[in-house]
Amino acid sequence: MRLTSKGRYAVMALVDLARFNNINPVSLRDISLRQGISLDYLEQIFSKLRKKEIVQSVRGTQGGYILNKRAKEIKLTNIFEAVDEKVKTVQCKKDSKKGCNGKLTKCLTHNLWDELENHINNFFDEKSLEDLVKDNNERRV
Amino acid sequence: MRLTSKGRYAVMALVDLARFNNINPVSLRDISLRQGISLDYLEQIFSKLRKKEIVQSVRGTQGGYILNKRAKEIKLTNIFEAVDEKVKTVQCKKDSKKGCNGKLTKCLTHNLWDELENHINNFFDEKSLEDLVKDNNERRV
DNA sequence: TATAAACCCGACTAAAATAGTCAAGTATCA
DNA sequence: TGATACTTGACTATTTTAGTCGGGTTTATA
Ligand code: FES
Ligand code: FES
Repeated sequence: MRLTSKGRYAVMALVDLARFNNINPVSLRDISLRQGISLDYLEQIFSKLRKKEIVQSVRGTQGGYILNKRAKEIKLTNIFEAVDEKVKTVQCKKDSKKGCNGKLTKCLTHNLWDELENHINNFFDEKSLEDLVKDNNERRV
Repeated sequence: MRLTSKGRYAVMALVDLARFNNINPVSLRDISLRQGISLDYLEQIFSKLRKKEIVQSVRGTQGGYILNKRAKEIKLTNIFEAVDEKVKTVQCKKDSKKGCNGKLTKCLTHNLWDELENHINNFFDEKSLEDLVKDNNERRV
């Protein structure tokens, strides 16, 4: 059970972005240098974030990205959804009547994994980008 | 962020085993048939469970496996640990001073992932095999 | 004592997922 | 007109996962 680097980087980059979120857009190049993430990879990630309207792009020189909502309103859930970092614990299709064993009843552990999935998603629902920025500022002091 | 089938199967097989845990050992062949898990794969899994003293093996005809502790004392944590299904959210080495970016400070999100890891592990620490068997019996009624 | 049921062990492999790279653009500012 | 930065899509190497396979050894029982 591991977090992928796509999700990890997406959040990391957005925290970086949120910290500079005053007037000027922040370029991916800067984020890449500060956070040590490949520029090409960041571009993939931000393309998705833009399509889900989490960030806005500003093209041309001095361009970059800015948040499209207030940091308070961006939850981890939204970020993860945008970059397809999904929590998947059950094996079966959730809406199907069939279990992961192919039988017509759900397997012995189905319910457990479902609980787990909720447990994890609760964590993501609660944390906002603002929380993360604050946490970081406090730690820095 | 997904659960692997090794962890999923390990728990599934143990729940099956725990339900029959009276006198006779349960053969992997039976579990394989009931739960639809490859026998060869089950053998790998039970080999690990045995080494971590979660189950005991009984060799020869009529052999199989029995629990090595009371179901109440076997937590999901123990099972997952036994089959190397580990929760890994941070990228960096935890004990190292270096961050995942190679720098000497931990990255902006390190603390967040650490919290997440704890959050997930809490869930695993609380659930015992007994809970799972009970849950299943209740649902069956 | 032969046979079959079951555990035991290590090596191997196909498929999937991950973590990127690369190439060829377009928009905008100075 | 150059430089900076976003945009897009295809491609690929690596790693992880989810098994398979082939050979054992042990033990109950007929
Ligand atoms: S995980 Fe849903 S039926 Fe097994
Ligand atoms: S995850 Fe630990 S430093 Fe980034």
